[in-house]
Amino acid sequence: MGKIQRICRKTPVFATFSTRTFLNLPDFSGVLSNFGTEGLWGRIRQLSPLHPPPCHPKFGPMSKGVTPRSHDYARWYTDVVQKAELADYGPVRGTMVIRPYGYAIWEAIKEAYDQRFRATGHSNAYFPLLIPKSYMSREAEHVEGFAKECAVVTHSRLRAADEGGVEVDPESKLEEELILRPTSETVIWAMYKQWINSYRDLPILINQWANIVRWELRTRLFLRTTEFLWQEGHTAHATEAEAREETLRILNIYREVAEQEMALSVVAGLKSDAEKFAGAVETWSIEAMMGDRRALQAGTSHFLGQNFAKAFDVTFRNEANEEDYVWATSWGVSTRLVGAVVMAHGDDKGLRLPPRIAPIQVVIVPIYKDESKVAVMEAARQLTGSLENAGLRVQLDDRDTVTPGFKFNDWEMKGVPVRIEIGPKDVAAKQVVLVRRDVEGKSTLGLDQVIQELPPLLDEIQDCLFKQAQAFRSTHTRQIVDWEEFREFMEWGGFAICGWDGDPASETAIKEKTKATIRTILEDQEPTDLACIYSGKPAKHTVVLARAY
RNA sequence: CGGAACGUGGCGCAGCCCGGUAGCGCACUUGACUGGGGGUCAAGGGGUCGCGGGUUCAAAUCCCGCCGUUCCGACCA
Repeated sequence: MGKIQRICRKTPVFATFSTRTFLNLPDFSGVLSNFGTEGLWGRIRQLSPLHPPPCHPKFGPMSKGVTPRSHDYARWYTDVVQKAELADYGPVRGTMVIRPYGYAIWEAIKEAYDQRFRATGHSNAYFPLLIPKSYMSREAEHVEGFAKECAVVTHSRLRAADEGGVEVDPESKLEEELILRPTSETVIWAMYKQWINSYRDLPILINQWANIVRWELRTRLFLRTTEFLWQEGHTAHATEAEAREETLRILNIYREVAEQEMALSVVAGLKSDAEKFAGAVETWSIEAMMGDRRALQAGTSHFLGQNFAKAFDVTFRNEANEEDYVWATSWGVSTRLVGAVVMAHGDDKGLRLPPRIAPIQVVIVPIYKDESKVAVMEAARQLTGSLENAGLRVQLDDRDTVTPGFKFNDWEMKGVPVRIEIGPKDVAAKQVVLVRRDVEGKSTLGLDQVIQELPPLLDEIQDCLFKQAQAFRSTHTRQIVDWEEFREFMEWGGFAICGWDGDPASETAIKEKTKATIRTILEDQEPTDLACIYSGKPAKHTVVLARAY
């Protein structure tokens, strides 16, 4: 019996989810049939090899200055991130400047998570960036995971150099060197030791939004940078059951926001020992499929057991007046999610943003000649105002220095879900031209209907992007029992559902031979008659295998 | 940390072999015409050719050293 069922029995809160819904397991039949629009579905069905389909020739094959996705996916990604003004490279290798538009997307994602954390009883706090080096030796396993990528602070000041400029002042060498946090477990648990004495002090449910530093060798904007922004939750509990419940509650929030706000289709499950966080007993994650069919870990939730409590000697008196170690969890999502949204939804024309996290949901492009400018701008301003009053994030593009055609491409690059064009003909006919970013084609709409029609249209776009992502993942997910077929499938890319004998040696061999890793163990799928994809021995687990970022 | 390539106006590049006035596209500025899918024409501004040394009457170009960046492999969210 899988772990979730065990927990469900002890903790009624999970009884409300079916395990299938909870884990969002691949469902090979459901996604297709409940997708309503037949014409659109026809188009999605043909997706290959990349999702979404290449742009319609009528609208131009691709965007200027952006490498087509099918040609070079990695370059396409970098081009789009920069062209859409999400981020730029910082002066130090591996660092990134998140530009206002990219940061606005992150803020929307952040807000969606923050609300849910608060709603489930968590509070935000802030712990220091600098950590004494000695803290890293307290938890051996955890150190092993991060030691290789810790930036170390050794001195406290500079001085003027003889040749001009500055140099490190050797006099200022620190007695104890400091590290820049690669994650905050150690500082936080040092504090929890001081705060926790009794079961009455528990649980502690703290989250922090912070920057962290991991000295990465190979970096990519958003996906892996030396410094990045994230959220790290750290909770302390009196019982194992409570901590386990917390781990899954958060995992569920991660899945929910990914699906509902970011329109990502994810698989949730347990990590293998090789892939789990070094200090954890269990690591759970959500895995999303990117447009090149590779997996991206989009959030992790760790059940830490009593590992950190023991390392930092955090004990408490329970209700029976016995001394016990505290049970713990930690969990995080990062700015990597912005990259996930780009890679999951983008096309050759640029970004496609789900309305709920789009900084601008509707852009209005006025079209005029000198003599019609006043009337058109007046109508455009009125429309902008009333959409703002309706609570939509709307922008009137009144730039007079670029042509309408340029604006169309510009906003498509930036992924704005809906564009409204309004010109002299439209003003005369009391209508507007409406263009969706998620599907091709233009339509017209009566000016007086816009306010009423737009909110449901945004919902529909949100839903359509999610359905496209689901269909894409479903199409590229396959149950495989034959090794050769598996090898070929991994060359092509996608999620393979396979048996695994549970042996780390098999896992390593699979990785060496195919570059695929166990993305997640499907905890509630009993591999009764499955054999291990590699060894052929009876499978202990059903796993999702894929190449990953 | 191994393998490959590249450093020339803000960005992308040519010039380098065969040394001799630093060029092209985009972007930028001004003006006119334009404006329903990345406009046209005209006139402009902007570069110690990554850094240091050497060879030479003369170096972006040849030689040596250094620095930096990007791409591909081992580590990671």
